[in-house]
Amino acid sequence: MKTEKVDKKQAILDAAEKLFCETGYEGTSTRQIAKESGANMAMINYYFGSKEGVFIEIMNERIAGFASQLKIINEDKISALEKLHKVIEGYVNRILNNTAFHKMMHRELSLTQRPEMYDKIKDAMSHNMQLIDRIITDGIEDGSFNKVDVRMVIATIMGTITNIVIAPHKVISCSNFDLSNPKDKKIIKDRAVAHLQDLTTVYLTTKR
Amino acid sequence: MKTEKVDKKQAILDAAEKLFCETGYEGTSTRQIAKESGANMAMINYYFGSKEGVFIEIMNERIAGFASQLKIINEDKISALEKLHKVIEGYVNRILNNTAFHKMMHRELSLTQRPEMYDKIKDAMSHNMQLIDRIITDGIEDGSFNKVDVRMVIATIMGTITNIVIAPHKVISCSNFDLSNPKDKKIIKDRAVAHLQDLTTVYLTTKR
DNA sequence: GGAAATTAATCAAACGATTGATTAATTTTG
DNA sequence: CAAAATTAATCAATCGTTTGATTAATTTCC
Repeated sequence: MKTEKVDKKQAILDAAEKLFCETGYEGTSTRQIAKESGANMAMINYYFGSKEGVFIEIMNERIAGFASQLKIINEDKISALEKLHKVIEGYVNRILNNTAFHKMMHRELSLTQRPEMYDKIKDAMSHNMQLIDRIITDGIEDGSFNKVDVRMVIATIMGTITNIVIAPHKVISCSNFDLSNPKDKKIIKDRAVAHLQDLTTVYLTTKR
Repeated sequence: MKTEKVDKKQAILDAAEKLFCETGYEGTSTRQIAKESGANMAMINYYFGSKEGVFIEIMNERIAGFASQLKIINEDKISALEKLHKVIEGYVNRILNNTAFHKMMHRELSLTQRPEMYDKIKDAMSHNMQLIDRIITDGIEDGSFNKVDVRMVIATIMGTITNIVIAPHKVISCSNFDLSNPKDKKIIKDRAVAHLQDLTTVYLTTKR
Protein backbone atom coordinates (compact mmCIF):
# COMPACT_ATOMS: atom_id res chain seq x y z
CA MET A 1 0.00 0.00 0.00
CA LYS A 2 0.99 3.56 -0.55
CA THR A 3 0.14 4.53 3.02
CA GLU A 4 2.88 2.24 4.27
CA LYS A 5 5.49 4.01 2.22
CA VAL A 6 7.03 6.20 4.86
CA ASP A 7 8.68 9.37 3.67
CA LYS A 8 12.37 9.06 4.49
CA LYS A 9 12.90 12.76 4.01
CA GLN A 10 10.34 13.56 6.64
CA ALA A 11 11.67 10.82 8.89
CA ILE A 12 15.07 12.46 8.83
CA LEU A 13 13.57 15.84 9.71
CA ASP A 14 11.58 14.36 12.58
CA ALA A 15 14.50 12.44 14.01
CA ALA A 16 16.86 15.39 13.65
CA GLU A 17 14.47 17.76 15.37
CA LYS A 18 14.06 15.39 18.25
CA LEU A 19 17.80 14.91 18.64
CA PHE A 20 18.70 18.58 18.17
CA CYS A 21 16.19 19.44 20.89
CA GLU A 22 17.56 16.86 23.27
CA THR A 23 21.30 17.14 22.79
CA GLY A 24 21.81 20.32 20.77
CA TYR A 25 23.06 20.83 17.25
CA GLU A 26 26.74 20.15 17.85
CA GLY A 27 25.88 17.38 20.27
CA THR A 28 23.99 15.45 17.62
CA SER A 29 25.88 13.42 15.01
CA THR A 30 24.69 12.59 11.54
CA ARG A 31 25.04 8.93 12.44
CA GLN A 32 22.58 9.36 15.27
CA ILE A 33 20.12 11.07 12.96
CA ALA A 34 20.48 8.27 10.42
CA LYS A 35 19.98 5.59 13.05
CA GLU A 36 17.00 7.30 14.68
CA SER A 37 15.28 7.94 11.36
CA GLY A 38 16.06 4.54 9.89
CA ALA A 39 17.63 6.20 6.88
CA ASN A 40 21.07 5.74 5.46
CA MET A 41 23.59 8.39 6.41
CA ALA A 42 24.05 9.44 2.82
CA MET A 43 20.39 10.38 2.59
CA ILE A 44 20.98 13.34 4.87
CA ASN A 45 23.34 14.92 2.40
CA TYR A 46 21.33 13.67 -0.53
CA TYR A 47 18.22 15.52 0.57
CA PHE A 48 19.56 18.45 2.56
CA GLY A 49 23.12 18.94 1.37
CA SER A 50 24.55 18.97 4.86
CA LYS A 51 23.82 18.62 8.52
CA GLU A 52 23.25 22.35 8.73
CA GLY A 53 20.84 22.05 5.79
CA VAL A 54 18.66 19.77 7.90
CA PHE A 55 18.74 22.25 10.74
CA ILE A 56 17.79 25.18 8.54
CA GLU A 57 14.95 23.20 6.97
CA ILE A 58 13.54 22.39 10.41
CA MET A 59 13.69 26.02 11.45
CA ASN A 60 12.06 27.26 8.27
CA GLU A 61 9.21 24.77 8.60
CA ARG A 62 8.53 25.73 12.18
CA ILE A 63 8.83 29.45 11.74
CA ALA A 64 6.48 29.38 8.77
CA GLY A 65 3.94 27.54 10.89
CA PHE A 66 4.27 30.06 13.67
CA ALA A 67 3.85 33.13 11.52
CA SER A 68 0.47 32.06 10.16
CA GLN A 69 -1.21 31.87 13.53
CA LEU A 70 -1.37 35.27 15.20
CA LYS A 71 -2.43 37.43 12.29
CA ILE A 72 -6.18 37.25 12.71
CA ILE A 73 -6.34 38.54 16.25
CA ASN A 74 -5.42 42.10 15.45
CA GLU A 75 -8.30 42.41 13.00
CA ASP A 76 -10.98 41.60 15.54
CA LYS A 77 -13.22 44.40 16.68
CA ILE A 78 -12.45 43.98 20.35
CA SER A 79 -10.75 46.09 22.99
CA ALA A 80 -6.97 46.33 23.28
CA LEU A 81 -7.03 44.42 26.54
CA GLU A 82 -9.06 41.59 25.05
CA LYS A 83 -6.68 41.41 22.11
CA LEU A 84 -3.72 41.23 24.44
CA HIS A 85 -5.34 38.48 26.46
CA LYS A 86 -6.00 36.50 23.31
CA VAL A 87 -2.39 36.90 22.27
CA ILE A 88 -1.19 35.74 25.68
CA GLU A 89 -3.40 32.68 25.56
CA GLY A 90 -2.24 31.87 22.04
CA TYR A 91 1.40 32.33 22.92
CA VAL A 92 1.30 30.22 26.06
CA ASN A 93 -0.49 27.42 24.24
CA ARG A 94 1.80 27.47 21.27
CA ILE A 95 5.01 27.47 23.26
CA LEU A 96 3.94 24.94 25.86
CA ASN A 97 2.79 22.62 23.08
CA ASN A 98 6.27 22.82 21.53
CA THR A 99 8.56 23.07 24.52
CA ALA A 100 11.38 21.06 22.99
CA PHE A 101 11.55 23.19 19.89
CA HIS A 102 11.24 26.38 21.87
CA LYS A 103 14.20 25.39 23.99
CA MET A 104 16.23 24.65 20.89
CA MET A 105 15.32 27.99 19.38
CA HIS A 106 16.44 29.86 22.45
CA ARG A 107 19.64 27.90 22.61
CA GLU A 108 20.39 28.88 19.04
CA LEU A 109 19.51 32.48 19.78
CA SER A 110 22.14 32.60 22.51
CA LEU A 111 24.94 31.42 20.21
CA THR A 112 26.94 33.75 18.02
CA GLN A 113 28.26 31.12 15.66
CA ARG A 114 25.45 30.69 13.15
CA PRO A 115 24.48 34.22 12.16
CA GLU A 116 22.14 33.08 9.40
CA MET A 117 20.07 31.15 11.89
CA TYR A 118 20.25 33.92 14.47
CA ASP A 119 18.89 36.44 12.00
CA LYS A 120 16.16 34.08 10.86
CA ILE A 121 14.91 33.52 14.39
CA LYS A 122 15.26 37.18 15.22
CA ASP A 123 13.19 38.22 12.21
CA ALA A 124 10.49 35.67 12.97
CA MET A 125 10.25 36.91 16.54
CA SER A 126 10.34 40.53 15.52
CA HIS A 127 7.23 40.08 13.45
CA ASN A 128 5.22 38.69 16.35
CA MET A 129 6.63 41.36 18.60
CA GLN A 130 5.48 44.14 16.33
CA LEU A 131 1.99 42.72 16.56
CA ILE A 132 1.98 42.90 20.35
CA ASP A 133 3.62 46.31 20.21
CA ARG A 134 0.81 47.54 17.96
CA ILE A 135 -1.87 46.29 20.34
CA ILE A 136 -0.32 47.90 23.41
CA THR A 137 0.54 51.14 21.64
CA ASP A 138 -3.00 51.42 20.32
CA GLY A 139 -4.31 50.85 23.82
CA ILE A 140 -2.13 53.64 25.16
CA GLU A 141 -3.17 56.03 22.41
CA ASP A 142 -6.90 55.47 22.88
CA GLY A 143 -6.46 55.98 26.63
CA SER A 144 -7.42 52.50 27.77
CA PHE A 145 -3.84 51.64 28.78
CA ASN A 146 -1.41 53.46 31.03
CA LYS A 147 1.73 54.88 29.53
CA VAL A 148 4.32 52.14 29.98
CA ASP A 149 7.63 50.94 28.56
CA VAL A 150 6.05 48.86 25.79
CA ARG A 151 9.15 46.85 24.81
CA MET A 152 9.76 45.99 28.44
CA VAL A 153 6.20 44.79 28.87
CA ILE A 154 6.70 42.56 25.85
CA ALA A 155 9.95 41.27 27.31
CA THR A 156 8.02 40.46 30.47
CA ILE A 157 5.30 38.53 28.67
CA MET A 158 7.67 36.54 26.49
CA GLY A 159 10.28 36.15 29.20
CA THR A 160 7.80 34.77 31.69
CA ILE A 161 6.64 32.07 29.29
CA THR A 162 10.16 31.14 28.25
CA ASN A 163 11.22 30.98 31.86
CA ILE A 164 8.44 28.55 32.67
CA VAL A 165 9.42 26.32 29.76
CA ILE A 166 13.14 26.26 30.43
CA ALA A 167 12.98 26.04 34.19
CA PRO A 168 9.66 24.46 35.17
CA HIS A 169 11.08 23.53 38.55
CA LYS A 170 11.03 27.22 39.32
CA VAL A 171 7.27 27.30 39.18
CA ILE A 172 6.42 23.96 40.69
CA SER A 173 8.88 22.97 43.38
CA CYS A 174 7.24 19.57 43.42
CA SER A 175 9.93 17.15 42.24
CA ASN A 176 7.77 14.60 40.45
CA PHE A 177 6.37 17.24 38.15
CA ASP A 178 6.67 16.71 34.42
CA LEU A 179 5.85 19.08 31.57
CA SER A 180 5.52 16.15 29.18
CA ASN A 181 2.65 14.90 31.29
CA PRO A 182 -0.53 16.36 29.70
CA LYS A 183 -2.21 16.84 33.05
CA ASP A 184 0.73 18.74 34.53
CA LYS A 185 1.08 20.77 31.35
CA LYS A 186 -2.55 21.79 31.51
CA ILE A 187 -2.09 23.01 35.06
CA ILE A 188 0.93 25.08 34.16
CA LYS A 189 -0.76 26.48 31.05
CA ASP A 190 -3.77 27.66 33.02
CA ARG A 191 -1.65 29.18 35.74
CA ALA A 192 0.58 30.97 33.24
CA VAL A 193 -2.35 32.40 31.28
CA ALA A 194 -4.19 33.46 34.44
CA HIS A 195 -1.07 35.11 35.85
CA LEU A 196 -0.12 36.99 32.70
CA GLN A 197 -3.66 38.15 32.00
CA ASP A 198 -4.07 39.32 35.58
CA LEU A 199 -0.66 40.99 35.57
CA THR A 200 -1.24 42.89 32.35
CA THR A 201 -4.76 43.90 33.35
CA VAL A 202 -3.60 45.37 36.64
CA TYR A 203 -0.44 46.95 35.28
CA LEU A 204 -1.92 48.41 32.11
CA THR A 205 -5.39 49.53 33.22
CA THR A 206 -5.14 50.49 36.92
CA LYS A 207 -5.73 54.21 37.26
CA ARG A 208 -2.99 55.83 39.27
CA MET B 1 59.26 39.86 37.18
CA LYS B 2 56.68 37.85 39.06
CA THR B 3 53.87 39.93 37.65
CA GLU B 4 54.70 38.60 34.21
CA LYS B 5 54.34 35.04 35.38
CA VAL B 6 50.81 34.39 34.23
CA ASP B 7 48.97 31.52 35.80
CA LYS B 8 48.45 28.99 33.05
CA LYS B 9 45.71 27.29 35.01
CA GLN B 10 43.71 30.50 35.23
CA ALA B 11 44.48 31.35 31.62
CA ILE B 12 42.88 28.08 30.57
CA LEU B 13 39.79 28.78 32.66
CA ASP B 14 39.45 32.28 31.22
CA ALA B 15 39.89 31.17 27.64
CA ALA B 16 37.53 28.24 28.07
CA GLU B 17 34.82 30.38 29.61
CA LYS B 18 35.07 32.87 26.79
CA LEU B 19 34.88 30.16 24.14
CA PHE B 20 32.13 28.16 25.85
CA CYS B 21 30.05 31.32 26.02
CA GLU B 22 30.60 32.16 22.39
CA THR B 23 30.33 28.80 20.69
CA GLY B 24 28.92 26.47 23.31
CA TYR B 25 30.48 23.52 25.09
CA GLU B 26 30.32 21.01 22.24
CA GLY B 27 31.23 23.70 19.75
CA THR B 28 34.51 24.44 21.50
CA SER B 29 37.51 22.16 21.00
CA THR B 30 40.32 21.60 23.46
CA ARG B 31 42.73 22.80 20.79
CA GLN B 32 40.92 26.11 20.60
CA ILE B 33 41.11 26.46 24.36
CA ALA B 34 44.83 25.68 24.31
CA LYS B 35 45.49 28.15 21.54
CA GLU B 36 43.40 30.92 23.10
CA SER B 37 45.00 30.47 26.51
CA GLY B 38 48.54 30.06 25.20
CA ALA B 39 48.89 26.74 26.99
CA ASN B 40 49.73 23.34 25.65
CA MET B 41 46.81 21.01 25.03
CA ALA B 42 48.02 18.51 27.58
CA MET B 43 47.82 21.16 30.29
CA ILE B 44 44.04 21.03 30.13
CA ASN B 45 44.00 17.41 31.16
CA TYR B 46 46.94 17.93 33.49
CA TYR B 47 45.07 20.50 35.55
CA PHE B 48 41.43 19.57 35.08
CA GLY B 49 41.45 15.94 34.03
CA SER B 50 39.21 16.52 31.05
CA LYS B 51 37.36 19.09 28.98
CA GLU B 52 34.29 18.57 31.13
CA GLY B 53 36.47 19.11 34.19
CA VAL B 54 37.24 22.61 32.94
CA PHE B 55 33.56 23.27 32.41
CA ILE B 56 32.58 22.08 35.87
CA GLU B 57 35.34 24.17 37.44
CA ILE B 58 34.08 27.29 35.67
CA MET B 59 30.53 26.66 36.79
CA ASN B 60 31.54 26.01 40.39
CA GLU B 61 33.59 29.18 40.54
CA ARG B 62 30.77 31.30 39.19
CA ILE B 63 28.00 29.76 41.21
CA ALA B 64 29.99 30.17 44.39
CA GLY B 65 30.47 33.84 43.57
CA PHE B 66 26.77 34.29 42.95
CA ALA B 67 25.57 32.67 46.14
CA SER B 68 27.49 35.04 48.39
CA GLN B 69 25.76 38.18 47.16
CA LEU B 70 22.07 38.29 47.98
CA LYS B 71 22.05 37.03 51.55
CA ILE B 72 22.24 40.34 53.38
CA ILE B 73 19.14 41.92 51.90
CA ASN B 74 16.64 39.78 53.72
CA GLU B 75 18.04 40.79 57.12
CA ASP B 76 17.45 44.50 56.59
CA LYS B 77 14.70 46.13 58.60
CA ILE B 78 12.85 47.50 55.59
CA SER B 79 9.49 46.86 53.97
CA ALA B 80 8.83 43.87 51.75
CA LEU B 81 8.49 46.12 48.72
CA GLU B 82 11.83 47.80 49.39
CA LYS B 83 13.47 44.41 49.82
CA LEU B 84 12.03 43.24 46.53
CA HIS B 85 13.22 46.37 44.78
CA LYS B 86 16.72 45.83 46.14
CA VAL B 87 16.68 42.25 44.91
CA ILE B 88 15.56 43.35 41.46
CA GLU B 89 18.30 45.92 41.23
CA GLY B 90 20.88 43.41 42.40
CA TYR B 91 19.70 40.79 39.96
CA VAL B 92 19.62 43.07 36.95
CA ASN B 93 23.10 44.35 37.70
CA ARG B 94 24.58 40.94 38.30
CA ILE B 95 23.15 39.37 35.18
CA LEU B 96 23.81 42.27 32.86
CA ASN B 97 27.38 42.42 34.08
CA ASN B 98 27.83 38.75 33.16
CA THR B 99 25.73 38.37 30.07
CA ALA B 100 27.99 35.85 28.36
CA PHE B 101 28.05 33.53 31.33
CA HIS B 102 24.34 33.93 31.89
CA LYS B 103 23.67 32.87 28.33
CA MET B 104 25.89 29.84 28.75
CA MET B 105 24.14 28.89 31.96
CA HIS B 106 20.73 29.03 30.35
CA ARG B 107 21.94 27.05 27.38
CA GLU B 108 23.13 24.35 29.73
CA LEU B 109 19.85 24.46 31.62
CA SER B 110 17.94 23.73 28.44
CA LEU B 111 19.97 20.61 27.63
CA THR B 112 19.18 17.22 29.10
CA GLN B 113 22.53 15.67 28.44
CA ARG B 114 24.61 16.74 31.44
CA PRO B 115 22.39 16.01 34.43
CA GLU B 116 25.16 16.80 36.93
CA MET B 117 25.47 20.30 35.55
CA TYR B 118 21.72 20.73 35.28
CA ASP B 119 21.23 19.86 38.92
CA LYS B 120 24.05 22.14 39.99
CA ILE B 121 22.56 25.14 38.20
CA LYS B 122 19.07 24.26 39.34
CA ASP B 123 20.16 24.11 42.97
CA ALA B 124 22.00 27.41 42.73
CA MET B 125 18.95 29.09 41.26
CA SER B 126 16.58 27.46 43.72
CA HIS B 127 18.40 29.07 46.59
CA ASN B 128 17.99 32.56 45.19
CA MET B 129 14.40 31.81 44.33
CA GLN B 130 13.57 30.80 47.87
CA LEU B 131 14.88 34.15 49.00
CA ILE B 132 12.53 36.06 46.70
CA ASP B 133 9.71 33.69 47.59
CA ARG B 134 10.27 34.48 51.27
CA ILE B 135 10.12 38.22 50.66
CA ILE B 136 6.90 38.10 48.64
CA THR B 137 5.22 35.58 50.93
CA ASP B 138 6.04 37.71 53.96
CA GLY B 139 4.60 40.72 52.18
CA ILE B 140 1.38 38.86 51.51
CA GLU B 141 1.12 37.64 55.08
CA ASP B 142 1.60 41.05 56.65
CA GLY B 143 -1.02 42.47 54.30
CA SER B 144 1.21 44.83 52.32
CA PHE B 145 1.05 42.66 49.17
CA ASN B 146 -1.94 41.33 47.27
CA LYS B 147 -2.47 37.60 47.14
CA VAL B 148 -0.73 36.52 43.95
CA ASP B 149 0.79 33.43 42.33
CA VAL B 150 4.22 33.87 43.93
CA ARG B 151 6.14 31.42 41.73
CA MET B 152 4.70 33.03 38.64
CA VAL B 153 5.73 36.47 39.82
CA ILE B 154 9.25 35.14 40.30
CA ALA B 155 9.16 33.62 36.82
CA THR B 156 8.17 37.03 35.52
CA ILE B 157 11.01 38.85 37.26
CA MET B 158 13.69 36.36 36.26
CA GLY B 159 12.22 35.74 32.82
CA THR B 160 12.12 39.42 31.97
CA ILE B 161 15.79 39.88 32.78
CA THR B 162 16.86 36.74 30.93
CA ASN B 163 14.81 37.77 27.94
CA ILE B 164 16.56 41.12 27.79
CA VAL B 165 19.97 39.46 27.92
CA ILE B 166 19.32 36.77 25.33
CA ALA B 167 17.31 38.89 22.92
CA PRO B 168 18.32 42.52 23.39
CA HIS B 169 16.97 43.36 19.95
CA LYS B 170 13.55 42.76 21.41
CA VAL B 171 13.91 45.72 23.69
CA ILE B 172 15.83 48.10 21.51
CA SER B 173 14.91 47.79 17.89
CA CYS B 174 17.79 50.09 17.07
CA SER B 175 20.20 48.02 15.02
CA ASN B 176 23.48 49.58 16.09
CA PHE B 177 22.76 48.77 19.70
CA ASP B 178 25.35 46.76 21.62
CA LEU B 179 25.13 45.27 25.10
CA SER B 180 28.91 45.16 25.33
CA ASN B 181 28.95 48.93 25.00
CA PRO B 182 28.96 50.25 28.59
CA LYS B 183 26.78 53.21 27.68
CA ASP B 184 24.12 51.06 26.01
CA LYS B 185 24.28 48.57 28.85
CA LYS B 186 23.65 51.33 31.39
CA ILE B 187 20.58 52.44 29.48
CA ILE B 188 19.14 48.93 29.37
CA LYS B 189 19.94 48.33 33.03
CA ASP B 190 18.11 51.47 34.13
CA ARG B 191 15.11 50.72 31.97
CA ALA B 192 14.91 47.14 33.18
CA VAL B 193 15.13 48.13 36.85
CA ALA B 194 12.60 50.93 36.43
CA HIS B 195 10.18 48.67 34.60
CA LEU B 196 10.39 45.76 37.01
CA GLN B 197 10.15 47.93 40.10
CA ASP B 198 7.16 49.78 38.65
CA LEU B 199 5.52 46.55 37.57
CA THR B 200 5.91 44.83 40.93
CA THR B 201 4.80 47.91 42.83
CA VAL B 202 1.59 48.24 40.83
CA TYR B 203 0.83 44.54 40.69
CA LEU B 204 1.61 43.70 44.30
CA THR B 205 0.35 46.77 46.15
CA THR B 206 -2.60 48.18 44.15
CA LYS B 207 -5.77 47.80 46.20
CA ARG B 208 -8.49 46.11 44.17
C1' DG C 1 2.94 -2.32 -25.94
C1' DG C 2 7.49 -3.43 -24.85
C1' DA C 3 12.46 -2.67 -25.06
C1' DA C 4 15.67 1.07 -24.02
C1' DA C 5 17.04 5.09 -21.65
C1' DT C 6 16.68 8.07 -17.82
C1' DT C 7 15.80 9.37 -13.19
C1' DA C 8 15.33 9.17 -8.17
C1' DA C 9 16.22 6.66 -4.05
C1' DT C 10 19.05 3.85 -1.31
C1' DC C 11 23.04 1.46 0.30
C1' DA C 12 27.73 -0.08 2.36
C1' DA C 13 32.18 1.52 2.47
C1' DA C 14 35.58 4.69 2.73
C1' DC C 15 37.35 9.52 2.84
C1' DG C 16 40.29 13.10 5.18
C1' DA C 17 39.86 15.91 9.06
C1' DT C 18 39.16 16.67 13.81
C1' DT C 19 37.99 15.20 18.25
C1' DG C 20 39.49 14.47 23.45
C1' DA C 21 43.01 12.15 25.58
C1' DT C 22 47.60 10.16 26.60
C1' DT C 23 52.36 9.21 26.30
C1' DA C 24 57.20 9.95 27.10
C1' DA C 25 60.62 13.24 26.98
C1' DT C 26 62.20 17.77 28.39
C1' DT C 27 62.41 22.06 30.99
C1' DT C 28 61.57 24.74 35.07
C1' DT C 29 61.44 25.34 39.81
C1' DG C 30 62.22 25.04 44.78
C1' DC D 1 68.46 16.30 42.80
C1' DA D 2 63.49 15.60 42.91
C1' DA D 3 59.01 17.34 42.11
C1' DA D 4 56.19 20.11 39.25
C1' DA D 5 55.29 22.11 34.94
C1' DT D 6 55.45 22.03 30.05
C1' DT D 7 56.26 20.24 25.58
C1' DA D 8 55.79 17.67 20.95
C1' DA D 9 54.16 13.62 19.20
C1' DT D 10 50.82 10.26 18.99
C1' DC D 11 46.63 7.55 20.08
C1' DA D 12 42.04 5.49 18.90
C1' DA D 13 37.58 7.20 18.12
C1' DT D 14 34.39 9.90 15.93
C1' DC D 15 33.14 13.61 13.01
C1' DG D 16 30.52 15.25 8.51
C1' DT D 17 30.85 14.17 3.93
C1' DT D 18 31.63 11.67 -0.47
C1' DT D 19 31.97 7.83 -3.32
C1' DG D 20 30.57 4.17 -6.67
C1' DA D 21 27.29 0.74 -7.12
C1' DT D 22 22.55 -1.08 -6.92
C1' DT D 23 17.63 -1.06 -6.95
C1' DA D 24 13.12 0.61 -8.28
C1' DA D 25 10.34 3.56 -10.65
C1' DT D 26 9.43 6.61 -14.62
C1' DT D 27 9.89 8.30 -19.25
C1' DT D 28 11.12 7.88 -24.03
C1' DC D 29 11.18 5.81 -28.29
C1' DC D 30 10.13 2.56 -32.11
